[in-house]
Amino acid sequence: MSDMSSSSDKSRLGSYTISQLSREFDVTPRALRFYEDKGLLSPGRNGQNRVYSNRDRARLKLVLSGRKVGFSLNDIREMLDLYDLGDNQRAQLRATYKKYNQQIEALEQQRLEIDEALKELHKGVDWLEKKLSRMDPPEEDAVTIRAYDKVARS
Amino acid sequence: MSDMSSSSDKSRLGSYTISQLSREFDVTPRALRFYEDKGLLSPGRNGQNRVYSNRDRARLKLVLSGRKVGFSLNDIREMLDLYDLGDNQRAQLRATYKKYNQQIEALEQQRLEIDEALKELHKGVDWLEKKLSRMDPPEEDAVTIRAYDKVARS
DNA sequence: TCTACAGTTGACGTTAACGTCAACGTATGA
DNA sequence: TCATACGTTGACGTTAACGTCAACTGTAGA
Repeated sequence: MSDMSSSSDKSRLGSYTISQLSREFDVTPRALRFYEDKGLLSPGRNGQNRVYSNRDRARLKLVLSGRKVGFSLNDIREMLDLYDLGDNQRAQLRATYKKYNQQIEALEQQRLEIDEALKELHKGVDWLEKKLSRMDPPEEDAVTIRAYDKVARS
Repeated sequence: MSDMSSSSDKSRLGSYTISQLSREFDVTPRALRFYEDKGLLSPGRNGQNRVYSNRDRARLKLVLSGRKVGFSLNDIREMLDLYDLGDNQRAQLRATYKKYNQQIEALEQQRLEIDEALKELHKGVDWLEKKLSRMDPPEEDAVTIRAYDKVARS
């Protein structure tokens, strides 16, 4: 006479099943298990089923936002581990701060390389355009051209 | 009394051993064999040893410049294959032209994603800096600080 | 009791471009 | 003849982040 949300939802507030969480954040259950394997998450169990707490949910958020900015799961785990140690807040923040700056450098480097490649590609495209414009008209237009020819000759 | 360059170089002009080519372009012999496996190169043989012609060398150049701008070996092979067909120059050029433009689009897309990530990272860094600046001074300086204290008090 | 549905644990598959052996052949100069 | 250098062909290893399958287990409703 008290516990019922809709049909088969025994979940107390602040606890989630794997499919609930995967739906909410649009990741597959497989991914959640994978993160657990890698030590990024460690949900509790109800029998053999995983039970995710609000803390797990928060960590998952961090994981996903980390991925978004290009951190590897390993990077993310390292940062997460620091926060689990709990002591020396300042050292944790500085470590994370360092990682962020390193990631910024890495991405900026990548951008430079992309820009280099783009330059080369544009040169190539220019060259190709010139080459193409110097060649005889495309075959697809051959019929059309002969048609014009006919008209012009008449 | 006529054929000798330095010590053991039987190579006629315009033909190269695998190590000659790998040194010249700073790629490993393994890479050259790999390219061959993938159909990008097809050097001749002298016995069981590979002999690269000037044409092979030219193709290798194309391969490496392709890699530089981010084409996959598959992309490169496709373009190279076109040129091997030999006929219909124009169609070849247009196909290559298309590939180039696609690659440009792909790289520009990547750059956008990197820029997005960089934005987020900068936000994170700003937040971390504020957090850090609000915290008590770093422990490493504790001694220094107490020293200053002493001086100031005297 | 049968059927659905949700969840679990392995374990192999995927992709790209080589790296890294292992085991062997060949030519050459001292 | 031995060592040395260069070359060859397999074939498995590497990296990341999961996808995909197979084979079960457990529960709840009709």
